[in-house]
Amino acid sequence: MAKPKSQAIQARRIRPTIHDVAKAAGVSIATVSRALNSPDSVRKELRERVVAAADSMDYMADSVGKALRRQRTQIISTMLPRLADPLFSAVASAIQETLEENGYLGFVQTSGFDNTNLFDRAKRLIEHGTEGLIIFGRIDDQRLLDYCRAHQLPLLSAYSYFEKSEVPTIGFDNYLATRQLVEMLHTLGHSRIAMISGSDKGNDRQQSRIRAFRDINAELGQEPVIEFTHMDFDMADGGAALRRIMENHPETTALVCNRCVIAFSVMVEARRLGIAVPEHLSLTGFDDIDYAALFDPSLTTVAVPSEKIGRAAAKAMIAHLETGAPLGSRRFETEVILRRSVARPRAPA
Amino acid sequence: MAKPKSQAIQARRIRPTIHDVAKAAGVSIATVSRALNSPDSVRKELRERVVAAADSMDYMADSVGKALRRQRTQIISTMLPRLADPLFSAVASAIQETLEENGYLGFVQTSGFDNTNLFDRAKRLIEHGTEGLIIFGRIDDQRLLDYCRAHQLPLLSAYSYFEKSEVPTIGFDNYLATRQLVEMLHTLGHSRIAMISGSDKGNDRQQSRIRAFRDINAELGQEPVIEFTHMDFDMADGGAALRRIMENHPETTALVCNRCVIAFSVMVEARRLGIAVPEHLSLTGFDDIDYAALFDPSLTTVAVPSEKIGRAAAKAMIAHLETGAPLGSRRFETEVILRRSVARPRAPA
DNA sequence: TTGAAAGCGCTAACAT
DNA sequence: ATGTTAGCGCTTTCAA
Repeated sequence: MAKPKSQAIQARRIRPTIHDVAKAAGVSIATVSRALNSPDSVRKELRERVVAAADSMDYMADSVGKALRRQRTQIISTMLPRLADPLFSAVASAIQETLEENGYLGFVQTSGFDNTNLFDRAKRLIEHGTEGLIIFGRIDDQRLLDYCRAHQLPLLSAYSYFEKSEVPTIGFDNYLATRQLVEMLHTLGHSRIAMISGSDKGNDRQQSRIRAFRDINAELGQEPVIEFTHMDFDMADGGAALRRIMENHPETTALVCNRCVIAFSVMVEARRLGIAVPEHLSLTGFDDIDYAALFDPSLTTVAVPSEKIGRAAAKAMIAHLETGAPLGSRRFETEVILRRSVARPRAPA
Repeated sequence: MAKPKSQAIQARRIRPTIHDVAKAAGVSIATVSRALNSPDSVRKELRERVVAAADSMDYMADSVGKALRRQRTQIISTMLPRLADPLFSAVASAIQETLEENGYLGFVQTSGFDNTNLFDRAKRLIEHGTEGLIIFGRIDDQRLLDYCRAHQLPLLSAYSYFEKSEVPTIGFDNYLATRQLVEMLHTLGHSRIAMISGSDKGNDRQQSRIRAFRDINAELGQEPVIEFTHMDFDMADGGAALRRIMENHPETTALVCNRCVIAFSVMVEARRLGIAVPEHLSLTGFDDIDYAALFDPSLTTVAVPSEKIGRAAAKAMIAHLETGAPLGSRRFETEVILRRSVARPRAPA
């Protein structure tokens, strides 16, 4: 029966396997597995022998073998624009912690700000056994959507909430949040408001915020003033955008920056140019990352419950995987945090 | 020969396997594997049939099966104190990008600032097939050291460099860097310098920086003034430490903060207290994260090549795994970046 | 309660 | 050049 064992694979594996434990404890591998996974089903004496043997050699069951057999990896992966950024790292952190607390592990992959080409980057995650995929923002890559539907890979879009969406979304409404912010500025008396946005290509957040801004301007019969700035770098260069606006639209009294890091760089440039914030120019950010409160003047922003969203997304995915509960959308509220970077305009509108 | 197949495992696997491709292409699974992994060894016509079949069903080879067979997962994991932090996320980002560029994938796990209890958190990473482990800072957990040595798991300590170390270290010399910084302050005329440190428990960076500070003070025959602040929170509370120092040592003219985020919070509190920086009090940070240059006044810090260190660590680990090249230590240089938060002391020393 | 054995998806040695 | 097959580490069915 027993054919000659083929020569060992070029295994440089040093980790003990279930066979090593079984041999040391003088039992079968089945008993080792049971002793470790469902202790009650093994007689006390044997169980103790197995556990002792396992401990003595630092045995850890290999998740790879386990995953192959169980067809479960307990891996949930996340794709987000960048990692070295206070906003995204906060979300990633919340997701990772939640996964860990629940016995999962997560890959984190960066994708840049353009969500139209996610599939290629997601491939490796999928290959490696990702059981559920959390994407930051709206998923604008049809290939990814098609793949996940065809192969029943649970997919979740986090951070942006959309009423109508093929994929469940857990996040907030960027359109509403921006309207709320701009209307607050209006209420304060600002009628000449400009926006600085990051590139909106494949970026639903910027798209929604721009749309809200355009709509408000249209309702007021105004031409919207919008400048764009690159977000490919670690720190946005809002300075150039500020100069363009000040040159072409010197009547501007308030500046809506679509990300906090844009606002910070604008603040630095305003300082350099001698433009007083908020006396001469009111300034707002978006996301309310921790630094917003530390800058001088402190920055008015839209507070987004990023950690809550991250945790909720991870939990929803885990619940779906464990109980089969359908993945549902969930909308979080945002709040305008009024800080010193905003004041009434220099001249009554 | 063919025994009856046992009933299917409760597989909710929807992903096509190599068998599906083989069937569709009318070849054996070996041919599929070859056509995909070493195309040259398969006749053109067959190869094309296989590729077409694979493409048509979005086939991706399952890394789990592959890993089990090859005894290689291509996973390198990283442990660092926190993720939601500009310093650590920058390092994590550099590591992850480097891994990805080289066909690897990485788990990122957070461990908090105390490196004396890493093993338990590393367990899951090891179970999941981590081939190499990169730890942020010195590894103060003997269990982890023992385990990795016993089971030949490649281990690398990144960020802090140590001449003498059981484990290879890729980073910079915190002791030297702090000496450099404090001596610069001395040269400017500061003789009353205080330090604010994060907790030094299991944190080699703080330990080295404190030691450097103590040594300098001892050489000058001075009692070192050191206050501690919690780093468990997103933003350090350097404010309380500042108040203690100003109360007990009002003669202080310069404050060395052992992390940038500490310095930021000190700056905010100084503003609140009406302490002018740098006119009344010079302030330094550490790490030179991007925000250091944006604050007002801009912050003098020690510039650490965090991304370079991250990339170097990842590359070294990959090279070790691929070529067997021994993991070596490597020391990076740091540089004091003199910015506006530092000036000559208010009264000549 | 325990052991034997099948098989998860894949690669590679061996046979043809 | 292609197919057959063993086996990576594990869980779980089946038999005892």
